[in-house]
Amino acid sequence: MLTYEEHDLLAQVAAMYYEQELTQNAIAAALGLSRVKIYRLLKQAREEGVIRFTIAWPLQREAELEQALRRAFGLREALVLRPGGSDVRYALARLGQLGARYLEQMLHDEMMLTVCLGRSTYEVIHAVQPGFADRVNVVQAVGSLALTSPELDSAALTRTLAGKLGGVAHYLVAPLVADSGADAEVLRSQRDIRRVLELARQADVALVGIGNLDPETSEFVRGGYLTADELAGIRRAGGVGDMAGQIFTLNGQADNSGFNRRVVGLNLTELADVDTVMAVALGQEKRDAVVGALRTGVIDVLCSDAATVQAVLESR
Amino acid sequence: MLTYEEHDLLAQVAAMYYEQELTQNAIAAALGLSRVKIYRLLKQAREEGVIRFTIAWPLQREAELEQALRRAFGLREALVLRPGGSDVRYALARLGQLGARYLEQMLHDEMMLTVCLGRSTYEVIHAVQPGFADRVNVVQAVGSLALTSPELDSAALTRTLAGKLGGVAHYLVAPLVADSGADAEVLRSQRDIRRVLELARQADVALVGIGNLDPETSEFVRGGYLTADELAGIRRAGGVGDMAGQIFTLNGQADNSGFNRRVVGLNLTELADVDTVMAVALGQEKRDAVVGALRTGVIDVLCSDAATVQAVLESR
DNA sequence: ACATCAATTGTGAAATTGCACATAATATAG
DNA sequence: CTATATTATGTGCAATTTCACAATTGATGT
Repeated sequence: MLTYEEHDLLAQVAAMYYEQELTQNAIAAALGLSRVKIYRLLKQAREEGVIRFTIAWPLQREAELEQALRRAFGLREALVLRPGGSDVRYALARLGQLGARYLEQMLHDEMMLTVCLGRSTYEVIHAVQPGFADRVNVVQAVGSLALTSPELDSAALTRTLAGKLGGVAHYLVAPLVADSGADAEVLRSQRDIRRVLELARQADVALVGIGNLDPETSEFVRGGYLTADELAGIRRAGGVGDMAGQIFTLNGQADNSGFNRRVVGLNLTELADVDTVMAVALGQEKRDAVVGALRTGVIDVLCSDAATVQAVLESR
Repeated sequence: MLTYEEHDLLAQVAAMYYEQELTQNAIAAALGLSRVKIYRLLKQAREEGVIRFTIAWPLQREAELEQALRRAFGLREALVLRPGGSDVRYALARLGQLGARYLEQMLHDEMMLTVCLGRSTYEVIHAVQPGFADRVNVVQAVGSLALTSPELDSAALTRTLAGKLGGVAHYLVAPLVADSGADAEVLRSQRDIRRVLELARQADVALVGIGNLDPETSEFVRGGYLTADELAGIRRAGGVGDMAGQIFTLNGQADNSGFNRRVVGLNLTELADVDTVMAVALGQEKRDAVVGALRTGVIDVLCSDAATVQAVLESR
């Protein structure tokens, strides 16, 4: 952690370098420090986030696709990002920014948000700008998962978002997937977990990602919560995707293999009761997952890009 | 103006350079462009504001001084910045950031702000982050002045702030100081000016700076609106500072030399009627001006730094 | 007091960037 | 169609930045 004086120095050096565009030599001379020292302070300022780079992506939207999507699935709102020339990596960052702008519009003091896990959710949360609204609290909607990228887990996202919005983080201290439905029941009945789930149910806004059950990349399989065979079975039985760890079919029915009962978190019915459920998803490979997710009736606002939405609309 | 594709490219290059920390050569290779081209795109991205540098100054506040100040002058809120080691230039930037954070908290959709002129106001406005609230409109509270730095004029500030907040800018198309009180009356009676002043009176928040009547730097003298002798006379008669072009004494009484009547803009009484008047001032040389300003009873929220506030509290 | 380790600071050379100038491409007027 | 201006692109070199490594400082235990 930085002391006040360290923080102040880092900020000053960063201002001189990035805002005033002085050279490191000039800054060193002005402050009576060596040039290398300035280099190191700048490096530290970047690492500590004292200086942040904000990129204004062009966030044009596709009004016709948005309307078509709203009508096709009875959505309250659709946000469809116009494609950019940039590669997928940036498409997600841009989508996150678009989602964040929308989310920010909804924020007001003393609000309660609930978040799940995943890359898309991560991007939205990272694009949210702190500031205006006050004491926006965040509840973890689902248990934790030891992911390949730990910063994508729901607990990490809850912490990040609550920190940005100056609110309290409520953690759901449980694994995302219990060994059996009965075990999950036991977990859910614990005082602390029950309390947090109750808070999550009362949230004003839920932020969810949509996963497709790709056997290659599934974190459920990778983490040993499901065998490849079990996943294949679920897919044969019609499972096409998941939201908040809850698997559903192309028709938007909850999967009945028993997996969903092993998940500690809001189920689809509870999620549907949340005032505003905002889902974020990107990629044509998620077409069926997105269609199924939309048909569950859980989603109020979908945030996606033109290619994905086109695929979704054409698949019916 | 940038096209969508240009903007997208600038954003992508900026992301690769500043976020991913790739070299210009690596970016050039990845995008099939020359290195100089990347250099120029980066330059353009900075100029166009596609990439912005945000510095997180340490914004600790002095709670005791704040409380003392609130009590001494019956303020609704006081924001007192803890001093940093950096020079005055950055002190103002930091103060601006502190003021901006407070201002942002107050924003809500369809709000109406009104702004005056000056360096402090400029810094606050430049630190405001766009985003959350929508259609926040901005009215110019006082006429324009040909300042040494044109970007500090009330019209420029009105434009900048309205642009950031996605609202409409209402310009007061008049000089700040008319040649006589009668002339000012004529200006104020013009349809367009009357309309804008009426809007300004109804603003939810007014942002004002506090000027001291320093004969060396006074923009009134420099611009020829007052002779050095007239200013000296006003000072002998007790004038210690101005807000929104309105001069007041150490006791907080409006100056009665006739200058105030020549100003086209909200007067002190009208300003006092605005719901929240936020004043920003920095520098011990402004001590008497700040004391007088506080005693006018116009100010609801004062934003300043520890050294200035200490001087103010000790001067009584 | 001295050895040992960690953290900080400085040196110099390689990598990267900035920019003046040259050149090519494109637009505009006659 | 040519002449001319305007704009965009590339080259080469100087300035700047980065970073590995060396030197120094400082803390800690013996």
